[in-house]
Amino acid sequence: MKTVTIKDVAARAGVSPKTVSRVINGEDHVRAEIREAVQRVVAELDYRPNAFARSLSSSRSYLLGLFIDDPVSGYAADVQHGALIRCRERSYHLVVEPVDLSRPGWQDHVRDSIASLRLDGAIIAPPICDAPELIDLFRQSAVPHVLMAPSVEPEDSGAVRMDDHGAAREMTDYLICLGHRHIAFVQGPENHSASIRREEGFRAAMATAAIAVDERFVLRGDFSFRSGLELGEALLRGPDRPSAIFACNDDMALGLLITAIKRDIQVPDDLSIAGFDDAASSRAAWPQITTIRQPKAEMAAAAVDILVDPSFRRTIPHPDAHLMLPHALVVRGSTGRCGTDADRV
Amino acid sequence: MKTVTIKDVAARAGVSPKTVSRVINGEDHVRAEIREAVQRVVAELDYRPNAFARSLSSSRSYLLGLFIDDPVSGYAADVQHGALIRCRERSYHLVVEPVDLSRPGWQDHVRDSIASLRLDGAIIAPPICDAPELIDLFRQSAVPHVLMAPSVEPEDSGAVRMDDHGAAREMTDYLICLGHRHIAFVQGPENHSASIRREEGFRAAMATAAIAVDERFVLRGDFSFRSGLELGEALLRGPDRPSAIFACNDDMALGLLITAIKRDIQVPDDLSIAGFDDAASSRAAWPQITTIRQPKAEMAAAAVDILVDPSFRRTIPHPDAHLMLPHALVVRGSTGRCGTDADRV
DNA sequence: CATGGTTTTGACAACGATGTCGGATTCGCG
DNA sequence: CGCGAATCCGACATCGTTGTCAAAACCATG
Repeated sequence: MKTVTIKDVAARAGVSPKTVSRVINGEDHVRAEIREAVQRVVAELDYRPNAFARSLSSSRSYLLGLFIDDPVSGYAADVQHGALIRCRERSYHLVVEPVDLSRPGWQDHVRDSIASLRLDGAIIAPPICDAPELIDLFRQSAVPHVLMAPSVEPEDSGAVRMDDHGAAREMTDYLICLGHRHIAFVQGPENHSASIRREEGFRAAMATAAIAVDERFVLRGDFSFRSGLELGEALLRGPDRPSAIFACNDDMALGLLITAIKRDIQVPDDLSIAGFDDAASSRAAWPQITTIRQPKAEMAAAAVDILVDPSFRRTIPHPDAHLMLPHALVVRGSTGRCGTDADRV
Repeated sequence: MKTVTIKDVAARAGVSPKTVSRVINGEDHVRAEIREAVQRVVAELDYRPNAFARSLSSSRSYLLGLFIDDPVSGYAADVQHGALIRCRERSYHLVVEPVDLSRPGWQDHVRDSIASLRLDGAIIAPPICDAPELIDLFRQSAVPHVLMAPSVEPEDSGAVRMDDHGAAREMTDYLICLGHRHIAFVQGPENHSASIRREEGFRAAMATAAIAVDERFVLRGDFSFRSGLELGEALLRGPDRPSAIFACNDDMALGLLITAIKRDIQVPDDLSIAGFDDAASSRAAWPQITTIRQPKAEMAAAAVDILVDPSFRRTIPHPDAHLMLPHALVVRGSTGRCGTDADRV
C-alpha cells in the first residue's frame, strides 16, 4: 500500500514537485499544457495530498471547529450537518468539540484544539456563544470565529443569527389573530439569550395588541421534553388556564401537548400550543405542532462560508460577517381559533 | 501570539528537543529528575505539540473516522457522543464522515479521508457496515476498522454489537407473557441487518410458544416516524387487528402510538406497543414506550478502545476485537396485559 | 580500576508538502 | 532584431515533530 507523494507525480510528469503543488492548488502561472499533463498523472496515480504535510508547511489546517454545549441534541445534529456539508464542499474538515462550561478545566480542551490542531476557524453554537471567557480564548489566539445566535455581536467576531424577536412576535400575533387572549409563555433556560429575545418578542406583540401578560402564565423551563411535561401540569391543573401556550422550543411544546392529552384537554379545540425550532419533535405527535422554522443548517453553513472566505480572514472586523437568516412560521394542527372564550374573563 | 515549539522548551530546560519529545510521549529512559524539569517547563510555557508535525513525522494521525449513513438521526448523535468522549480520554480526535451509498462518487470522500487524513482507524455504523464495497476500501488501505452491529463479522474487521436476536426474543416473550397472541411485527428497511435479526428473534419466540405468525401483520417500514404513522393506519384500520405491535425501532413505534391515539384506541388497554432502541422518541409520548435499551454510546466507545489499543493494531485479526454488549428490556406504559381476547380468534 | 553492559542523551535525517526567490523562457513592441 | 517585462518553472529551505543510531554517562562486577 505505498502512498503516492507529490514527488512521484512530479517524476512521472517530468516536472518539479513545486509545479505539481501549483497545479493542485489551482495557482496561476502554469502553462495549460503542463497543467493538464500533471492533472492526468494525478488522476492516474490517484494522488491525494497529505493533509498534515500541507498544513505544516502552509500554516493553514483546513480544519474548522464546532464548539457546542450539548452535542446530543437535535439542534446540534442539524447544525453539525449543515456545517459538515458545507465544509465538504469547501474541502475543509470539521472537528466537533463538546464544551461543558460547568465542568472545571473546560478551557484546556479548547486551548488544545486551538494550539494543537491550529484550527483555521471556529463556529460557536448557543448558548456558549455568550460566554465571554470562551470567546476570549479565540480572540487571544487570533482564531477567526463565528457566533451562532449570540446575545451581543462583538466587532471582531462573526455572527449568524435569525430574528428571534420578530419570529416570536409573529407567532404571538398569529395566536392573537386566532382570538387568544390568555396566552401562556414558557421560557427557556436563563443562560440562553435567544430564549430571552423570544420572550421580548412575545411581550412586544402582547403590548401592541394591548393585552396584559398574565405573569402567572409565564414559566421557566429548560428546553427539555420533561420540563414541558412538568410545566404542563402546572399550567393545566386548574380551571383557570390559558387558551394558548407558546413555548420557547418544540421539545417543551411537545411535553405540554402530551400533558394536555393526558388530561383530556382537546388540542387545538380547547387549547392551542405553539413551539419554536421546527425540530423533529414538532412532527412527532398528533396534532403536529405549529412552530417557527429556524434555519439551523443554513446558519451553520453560512458560518462556514464566513470563516473560509479569505476576505474575512484578511480583515477582521469585517462588515459582511454579521448575517441574519430568514425564518418562517409553520402552521400545523396544534393551534386553532379560540373557542368560547366568554366563560373566561 | 508566538507559538511555542518543542525547541523553546528544550532550550529553556537545557536538554535536546528529542528528550522533550520523549517526556511528552511518556517514553522510558529519561531520568526522573530531567523528566520533571521538562514537565515543569512545559507547564510554564503552556506548550502544546503541533498535531500536524507530530503526525507527519510519526505516521500516526491520532484521528479516528466515524462513517455514518444519516448523521442527523438520534442514533447517530448517541454513537457520535460515545465515540467523542472516549476519543477525548485517549487524546484522539474524531472526524465524522457522512456516507450516502446511493449517491455515486461516495467512494471518493472515503478514499480522501483515508489517504489525505491518514486515519488511524475507522468506526463504521449501521447500515453501511454491511456494504462490502465500503469495507474493502479500508481493507485495501490497511486501515483498522470496527463495524457496529454488522450482519457478518469479517476476520480482519473488528466488530461491536448487541444481541438483536436475543433482545427481540425477550421482547416477544414478554408480550406473549402478557397474554398476547395476535402480535404484529414492523420490520425495518431491508438493508438493515439488525432489523432482520430482530425479526428472526421475534419469529423464534413465536415458534417456541407455538403461535403462528400472521403474515398480514408483518409489515415493512423504513425506521421513520412517518412510516410508523402509515403502517399504523394499515394495521389498525379494520376490526381484525393485532392486540400488540412490536416495531423494530422507537420512531416507528411512536408513529404507531400516535395513530392509535388518533383512532381512539386505548394504549395499553386495547393495544400494546413495543419499540426498540430506547431513543428519545420512546419517552416523547404518553404512555411512554416499552423498548429495548441498546448500548449505543457504549458500543461506540468500545469501538474506539479497540482501534486505539496497540495490540489490535499490531495483530489483525485479533481475538478480542469482537465484542457483544448487554442490552436491557425497558418496560414502560405502552404495553399491558391482553384484554378480553375472546372476541378475536 | 578496568571491563562490559545497561541506561540515558543528542545529532541528524526524515516526514510531505509549500514559501521564497532567482533563473529560464516567452512575449510585446519599437 | 533587440531588449525590457511578463510569465513560467525549479532549487532550496522550511514547517515542528519523531525515528534511527551512535555517543556519553552510568552501573555493577571481578
